[in-house]
Amino acid sequence: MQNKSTIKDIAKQLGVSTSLVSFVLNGKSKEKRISDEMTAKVLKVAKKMNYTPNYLAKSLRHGKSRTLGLIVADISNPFFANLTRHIEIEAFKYNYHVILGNSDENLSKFSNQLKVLKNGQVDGFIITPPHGSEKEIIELQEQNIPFVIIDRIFNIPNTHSVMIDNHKASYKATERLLANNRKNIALINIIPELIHMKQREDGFLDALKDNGIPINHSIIKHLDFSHQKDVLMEAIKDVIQKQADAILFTTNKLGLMGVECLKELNVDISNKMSVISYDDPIAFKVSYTPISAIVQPIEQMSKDAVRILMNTIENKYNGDIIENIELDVDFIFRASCK
Amino acid sequence: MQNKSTIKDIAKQLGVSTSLVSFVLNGKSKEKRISDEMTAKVLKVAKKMNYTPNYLAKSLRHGKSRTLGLIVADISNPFFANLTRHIEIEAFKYNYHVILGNSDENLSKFSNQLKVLKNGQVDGFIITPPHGSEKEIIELQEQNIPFVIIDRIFNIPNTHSVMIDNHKASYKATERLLANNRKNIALINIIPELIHMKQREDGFLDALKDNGIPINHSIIKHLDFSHQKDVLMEAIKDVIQKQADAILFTTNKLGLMGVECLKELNVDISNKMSVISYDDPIAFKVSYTPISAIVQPIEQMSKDAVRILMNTIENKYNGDIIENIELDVDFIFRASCK
DNA sequence: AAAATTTTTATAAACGTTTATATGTAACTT
DNA sequence: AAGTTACATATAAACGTTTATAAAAATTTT
Repeated sequence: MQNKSTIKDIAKQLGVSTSLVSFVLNGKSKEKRISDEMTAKVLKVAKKMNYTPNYLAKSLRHGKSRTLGLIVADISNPFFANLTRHIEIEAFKYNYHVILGNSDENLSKFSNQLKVLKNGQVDGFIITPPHGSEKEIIELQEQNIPFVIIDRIFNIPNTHSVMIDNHKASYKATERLLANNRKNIALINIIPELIHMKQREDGFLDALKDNGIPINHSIIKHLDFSHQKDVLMEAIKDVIQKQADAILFTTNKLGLMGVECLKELNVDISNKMSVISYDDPIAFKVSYTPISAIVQPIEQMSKDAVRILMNTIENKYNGDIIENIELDVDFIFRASCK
Repeated sequence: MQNKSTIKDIAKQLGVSTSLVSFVLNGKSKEKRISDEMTAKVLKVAKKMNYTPNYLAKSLRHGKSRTLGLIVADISNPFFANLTRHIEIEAFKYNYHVILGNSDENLSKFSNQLKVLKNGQVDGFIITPPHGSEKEIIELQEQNIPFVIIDRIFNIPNTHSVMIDNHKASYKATERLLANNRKNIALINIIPELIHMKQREDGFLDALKDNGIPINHSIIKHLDFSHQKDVLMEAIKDVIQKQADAILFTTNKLGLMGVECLKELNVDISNKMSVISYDDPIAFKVSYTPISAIVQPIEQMSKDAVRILMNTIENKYNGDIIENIELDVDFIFRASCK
């Protein structure tokens, strides 16, 4: 009962050519001087047959799919879930669809996702490239495929990007902890090979330096991506043992698990330990001690990323404008930073 | 610098026909008895030209896009974010991509998303249809478009579905609260027009009935979708005032906001008020009192949904098998149910 | 009434594939 | 040497559109 009617069916039904039907259906009746009667007839039959165009055929013909590929690290991470949400909303405004891929911060997955989406399926990409994906990015450039990097930075010239000012965010967060009279602040980070994670660390370090605080390297931790709780637990126990009186977590995942650990260890967050973390998952608000948050302007990031991508796809930059957007974060200081 | 090479380019380069190239590239050399030399030559040139097939063209030709449409209520809801994640993983195993849409529980958005994806872009759908979308679903059936309903139930015959046993889940959760000696349990629900929400309510009511507890309708609340905090706050204040000693929240959003409210009201969750909620967002674990959770088997749901959709797309059911999967939930009883 | 112009519609090629069918050799039978 | 078979490759149509170009019909001009 596939009543997939095509332009051909309509044409046959009316005994006219497919081009006529196509013109009418694309609102080119005037331009192509199709008679009003004919126009009306075509529209009527199209409606009766419940015609809807086949987008694959359109895309093939036009070389445009009106679909963008969004490759994030992990959509189940609330930060990326929100990002995806807003990107979808923005894309919709441009009449674009979003096709989704998860990289899991894994180079080969990322590369594969790119590869299969590159060919026709997608007009461009918004990506959070994993560590080591320089080659893939350069390939995108060479192949002239529009793309925008979001959330992170890569030292590759001529790439559009949208992210926050990570250095400043960490700097300010750290200053706040210092202002609260914390003297021995721990940093819990993932691998600083990802440049934006390095920036988050550098902002922290610079704030300490600028305030004349000696840096205690033994309470600066680098965890791998696996996010195993026992590893984090060890790190936290260690910084506690080393008299840390505050912790800055550089991702929401670290922050969430970290709070879990602190809770298990019965740490008195408000008094004995200040805590601030990147991102603001709901958990921070209802935590046993509410956790302070470094809040990324996700909506704005999404808007910028989609706008830039659309401009690139429509070739509005003529190849000589590169947009590198760096946004400021907001802070929500809760009981964890009193 | 678009080096989008096609099968034609390869053919021209070698002075052979496109069909030959196509055969080789599709691994049909043996079957089509292409000589080994020729095969080698084609592969070499293809590699040199960095050939990758255009999927649009493939799709158009095959009438299959190897893409599925996933329309959820709201991807930023952790339940749906997780669902999406796992569906993407499963789809990938079948070599399928996921194109994403959010309905916001809004009929016209949902309808629009369906409409634009229907035509070629997608081989089938996994959907969480909003209230009132019966017409759209029946249309899908009439148009013979493969789809699976996930998370919720619609009284439309011959539709595949994957969901949890909501009645049983609520029933058991309620029994647990009763076992904890709670006598006056409140239910905070959204509109019971969504059948699965009705089931969550009925399970609760039946558990009370079966245990000889009179039903106190004044502490059964129905909130609209807007999820405004002040509305929920009022409801919670009211049930507290009416001496409720436990609350069952029927969605994670209600539960999350509810916990926020309870915290603001300084309610002693462990002792004076038991709390259990559907779903298990991370916040429940780190909440000031950890909240008990009714945990949906998201991974299994995703697996089943994708499997059923694939079977339907590949016409394995011959139209005479309908799968209605109803899974059991898990419970995680935390301090909120002592 | 023929020519020119305008209006309306049709033809055909193209987008990049796949695939049924056809064709042209070479090798083997008889 | 003619017929058959096997092998290797080519032709052409198709998927559903769009669009440049051609053509036919109607109208106006000369």
